[in-house]
Amino acid sequence: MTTEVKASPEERLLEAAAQLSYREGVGVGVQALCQAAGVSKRSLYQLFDSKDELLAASLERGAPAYTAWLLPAADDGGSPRERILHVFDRMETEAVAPEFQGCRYLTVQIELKSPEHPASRVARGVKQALAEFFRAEVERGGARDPDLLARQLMVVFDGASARAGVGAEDLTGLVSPTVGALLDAEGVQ
Amino acid sequence: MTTEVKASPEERLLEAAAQLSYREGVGVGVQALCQAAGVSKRSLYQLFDSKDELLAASLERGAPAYTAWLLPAADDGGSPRERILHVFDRMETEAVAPEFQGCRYLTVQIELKSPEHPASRVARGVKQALAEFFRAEVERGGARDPDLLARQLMVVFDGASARAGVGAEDLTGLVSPTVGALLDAEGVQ
DNA sequence: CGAGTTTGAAACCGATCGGTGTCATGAACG
DNA sequence: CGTTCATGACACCGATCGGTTTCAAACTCG
Repeated sequence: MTTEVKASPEERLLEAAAQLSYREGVGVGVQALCQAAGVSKRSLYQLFDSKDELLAASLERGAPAYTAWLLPAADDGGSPRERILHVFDRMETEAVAPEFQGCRYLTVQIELKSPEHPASRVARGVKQALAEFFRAEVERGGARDPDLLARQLMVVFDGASARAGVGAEDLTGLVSPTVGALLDAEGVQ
Repeated sequence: MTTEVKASPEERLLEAAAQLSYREGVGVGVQALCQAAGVSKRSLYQLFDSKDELLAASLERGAPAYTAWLLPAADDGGSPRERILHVFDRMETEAVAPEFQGCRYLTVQIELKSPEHPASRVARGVKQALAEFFRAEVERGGARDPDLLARQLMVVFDGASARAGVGAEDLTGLVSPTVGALLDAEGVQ
């Protein structure tokens, strides 16, 4: 009935790479990836140039869905404040899951160290898109210093998700007042 | 002249572990650690039970110096606001170094995933100490909700240092206004 | 049916992993 | 001087690393 078994080797590899590299870190072995995907190494290296490229491709594949889920609809008619808070609500929602380990696009960059790694480039792009969303919204909301406020929101986003990810923080009652205070300070409605 | 050569194998190992695990990640090999320390693997496993324990010990060894450097003197006579901003000034200072990769006590927890890892435990303790400093200072400063404000400051600390660490953010002009806005919102002088 | 392509299973490559064994050098100390 | 102990050098262990190769089963399509 479902398409579980029918997924192509490429899709299964991308999915396995996304899950395992998040759960266990980017150091997962290709053998573990292949086993989880039910695909041979032979096929992996036929579809991707290297493990690094597979990792990058798995991040890239998930990015549109993640962004669409995180951001409000482009035309939802909400105020900038509502639209910004929507993003943080989503982050708070995913952070309550026991398997949450923080924003994968941040952790990947931290684990890989090198900004040149293909997966680091993808992750950076996803973060930049979020920063640009914040920047556009706060400008629309009349922030006195839109650049500053957008950067502040990114700091809160990454800081809160990282601390929740390592189990240092329960986000309950934390994110919304923090974002609210920063929006208030910048005069955003 | 200097005591460089005279450092004990244990000290050299702790130092090498601190530097290499930060620069390259916790996945560094014991061979690389031994080579950097000028110590044989034989001696490593005589002094430490495992690579994990060496890693934890290296974090623990550096913690007092880091905390002393990060926090203001207990009796510096500054206001809570000044003492809190001192911490963020220090973080901003270390973040300008080109080799900065973010707060090592956060990155270690992210890389290790498991909270049970001995090095994760040490890192968590360092973070808790900082959180308690914030909590005491904001309470002294008359914050309306000291717990909330202390958690907010931790989020800003970790978020700002993580983003600077992955090269996503130049902290210039960002941290001080952010902390200031949060202190203002909570009525801290 | 037969030819060609895709795929997985698995052996294999050299390198490295964390960790242990042996042995010789070398300083410390009686 | 002789003994002891710390240490480094180095081979070695089984396992795994990323990546390649071989081979046969299974599939597609004429």
